[in-house]
Formats: sequence, C-alpha cells, structure tokens
Amino acid sequence: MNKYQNQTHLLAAVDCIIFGFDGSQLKILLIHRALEPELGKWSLMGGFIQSNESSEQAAVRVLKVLTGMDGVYLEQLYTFSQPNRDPIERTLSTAYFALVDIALYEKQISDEYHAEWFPLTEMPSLIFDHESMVTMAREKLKYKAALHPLLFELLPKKFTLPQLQSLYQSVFNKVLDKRNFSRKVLSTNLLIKQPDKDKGTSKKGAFYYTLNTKNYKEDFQAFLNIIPNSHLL
Amino acid sequence: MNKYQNQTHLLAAVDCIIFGFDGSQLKILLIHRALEPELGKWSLMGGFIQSNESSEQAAVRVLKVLTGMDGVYLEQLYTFSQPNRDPIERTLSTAYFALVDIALYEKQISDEYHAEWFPLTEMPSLIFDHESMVTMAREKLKYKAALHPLLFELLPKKFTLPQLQSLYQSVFNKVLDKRNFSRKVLSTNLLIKQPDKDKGTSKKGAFYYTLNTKNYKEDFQAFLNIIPNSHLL
DNA sequence: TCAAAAGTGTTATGAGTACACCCATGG
DNA sequence: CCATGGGTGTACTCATAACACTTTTGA
Repeated sequence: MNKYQNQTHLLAAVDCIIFGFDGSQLKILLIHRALEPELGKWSLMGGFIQSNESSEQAAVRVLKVLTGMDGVYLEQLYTFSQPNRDPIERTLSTAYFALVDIALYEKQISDEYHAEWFPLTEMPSLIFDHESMVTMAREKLKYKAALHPLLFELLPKKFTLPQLQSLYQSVFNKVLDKRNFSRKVLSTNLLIKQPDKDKGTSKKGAFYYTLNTKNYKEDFQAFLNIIPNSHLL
Repeated sequence: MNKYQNQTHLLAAVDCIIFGFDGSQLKILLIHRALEPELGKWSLMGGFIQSNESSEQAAVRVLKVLTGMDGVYLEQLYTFSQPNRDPIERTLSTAYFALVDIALYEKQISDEYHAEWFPLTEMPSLIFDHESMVTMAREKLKYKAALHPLLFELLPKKFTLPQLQSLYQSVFNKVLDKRNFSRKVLSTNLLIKQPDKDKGTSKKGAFYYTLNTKNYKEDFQAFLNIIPNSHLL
C-alpha cells in the first residue's frame, strides 16, 4: 500500500533527565553536546530514534552508549514538540527521566564518558528547551515520589534510614522528624533490616536495610504518605 | 546550517481519547476512520502534526475540525512509538486525553461529524494501538481524578451533588456514602450553592452548584481525597 | 569522658468511615 | 398520603504530627 501523501516528515529524538543522589544532594547528569549546533554546550543525554526502535528503546540505547548505564529506572516524561525547538531541523523530542544509584557510575562516567554530575542548585544553562525538560522532570519526581516508593531507585542496594531520610529531605526540601519518618517507612514492610551497620557517618553506626523486592513490586502502586499531604506540592 | 545527516525521518501524529459523562455512565467518542488502511473501522480522533504546529496545537485542531469542540480540557498522555504501530508508514503518535461536557456536543457530533459516543463497557475494537491508548487514558483519569478536582470538566456549568457523586462512582466503580461524599466535597470550598434546583430526577429537586473558578484554579494541585486511599487503584 | 549521630515511645488532634433518619414534593 | 430521591449529624477508629530522652562508641 502507498505511503501517506503530502505529510510532513520530521526527526524524532529522545532526551534523558538522569537523577542521582550522592548522600547529601540530588544531582543531574549532563554532557557536552557533541553535535553542531551548540557544540560544546551543556545538554541532556539524547539521540535520534532509529528506524527499528521505539522511543523507549532509543532512550535505553542512549543511556547505555553515553554513560554505560544499564537496567536503570526509566520512565517517559513528556514529548516536546514546539516547531522551532531545534533551530537546525524540526525535531520532536520525547523526554525520559532516569533514576540511578550515583555511586555505581560516578567515577566511570567522568573518566570514560566526559559527562558531569551537577547539583540541581548549580546546574548550568542548557541548550534548546532542555531546561524546561529538567523543570518538568523535577516536578514529576516530587509528585510521584510523594505517592510511590520511587526514591529507592536512587540508593544503593544496602542503605540506612538516615540516608533514606536525607534523600527524602533533599527531594522535598523539607526537614522531616526522624521518629515519624522511621515509623512510617518501616510500617510499609518494604524494608528488611540487615545485621550489619554502616559506620561511615557515626560512631554508633546505622543499620543497613535492603528492599523487600517482592513487596516493592507489588506495592509500587500503593500510596505512601511519607510526606505529609500539606507539603506535597 | 546543514540539516542533520543520515537520520530517519518519520511521521508524527496525535490521537485524542475524548471522555464524556451522560449523567449515568462514562463514554468515549470514536469515529469511523476516514483513511486507508482500516478505512471505516472505529478509531480515536487523530491527525498528523503539520509543519508549523506543536502536538498540542495539532490536538486542538483535530478536536475542533473533527468534532467542533473548542476550549475543552486537554492533556498530553503518552507518546506511542512502536516502529510497526502503523502498517503503512512509521508514525509516532502522541496521545492526548480530553474531558468534555457531553451535553454540549452530543447531538451536534452525531449529526454533523458522524462520530459516536460509546459507553466504556461497550467499546468496539479499535485500529492500531488505540485500545492501549484508551486503557492508559482510563488509568490516568482514575489516578488523577483521585487527587485533583478534575472531573468537574465532565459536567455542565451547573450540576447537582447527586450528579457529581454519580460521576465519581462511575469513574471509580465504587458506591460512595452520600453523607461523607457531600461533606468532603463541600469542605473543599470549590462549590458555590445556587438558589435554584434541578427537578429533573426527583420531586424534591436537588440544588445546583457551580465551580468556584478562582479556588478551582488555585487548588487544582491540591489533593482531594474524595476517594478513600484504599480504593485508589 | 564526651561529642555526635542513631534509635525509640507517648500523647493529642483531626481525618476518615460507618451508619439512620427526616424533608420536600409530585403524582 | 405516600413513594421517591435529597439532605443532614454523630460517634468511633485510626493515622498523623508534635515532641525529648537514651544508647553507642570512637576519639
């Protein structure tokens, strides 16, 4: 059968907003753009969708090729489609946001891939509409993390309650009461206490926990309320 | 400057999942597809993105041209990108979902535009991946309506509490207690009681309410809890 | 021995839920 | 006058939020 007649063909790309947490602050991974225009400026990780792949597959490929990351949390965010968003040629971009354990990639990335982690508070200006993408991704992260146990994706396999609390405090920019926090988190039955402690940040040491992955998968849709409602947005 | 070299160009389309409420059930608006392939089968309202418009603008245009609708609630849902989703030619489709007051368009649409409202329970099979789009749209509607005062978009300017409750019950497929429902809804300060009554469904008549549009816009991000948490998903 | 972080318990308030009766009116 | 749907109040339970002291141990 014939192709559709007289329709505008255009390019389709993906861009990834990659969040990491280093134990005290949220960071985002950026690269120096390798293409004209805007070569050398800071940019999200992105690439064009190839003819045989979906946008999800393109996002996975881009992450793998540009950072070595594999198997990280990835979620479609929004498709940006302003006709002039790329000055060279009309390009539609579907943004994905990714959550990674920064420790797994921190060294590797700056050495091999010439990318850089920026604290969200110190992010440089970005090309095209990438700053809107980041803004939207931050909002979605807050929104979704308030309702679902999403932030564990940012932590190592073993983590402590103080680490987890510090992560929530960074994302929501709120100080939380540790007694209420630990009671709520533990009441979800998502955590399994480990026998060993992290002695890195205190003399007493803090017990490690791991995710109960079975409950995690089943309860992902469950509503958490780690954050009091009134602080949600 | 030159165009990007050696990249795959493709078509980009929008498809709209249009929800309406007729007072007792949720409905979706479908049309007979006007193009080969699958000419004559049921389909969502859609169209290709033109060279000078964003996908949002394309969705607004499609709605206007295919149904006469204007100024309705419209929100980007997801971009569907399987390489073979359209058998004729690679086409990326960004799905939008729309909420409309069915009464404003019910007659006009079937007479002028040959589209048809289907109860969600009696939806025919659809072309391409349109059924996945509808499934995702229904989930998002439920999710978002549980947290935000979204469903008012489906009602006329003046509506009664029994109508509103019936709408929530349809969306969540749950019977709600009318005493608790009215207390919660009224406590949001989103409703303004009108002096007149709708005598259509009872002898006593039910008071009309209108939206407090100022509070509505300000509080849209507020979390509602009309639906008890445990029934959310 | 002391400084610094980890860990834990109680109480008060408010939200959520279950539940039943009276009201207004058209036929 | 009565059947039908509209409208309202109360009491119980449970989740939330505020709050302070003890424990551990390396330096």
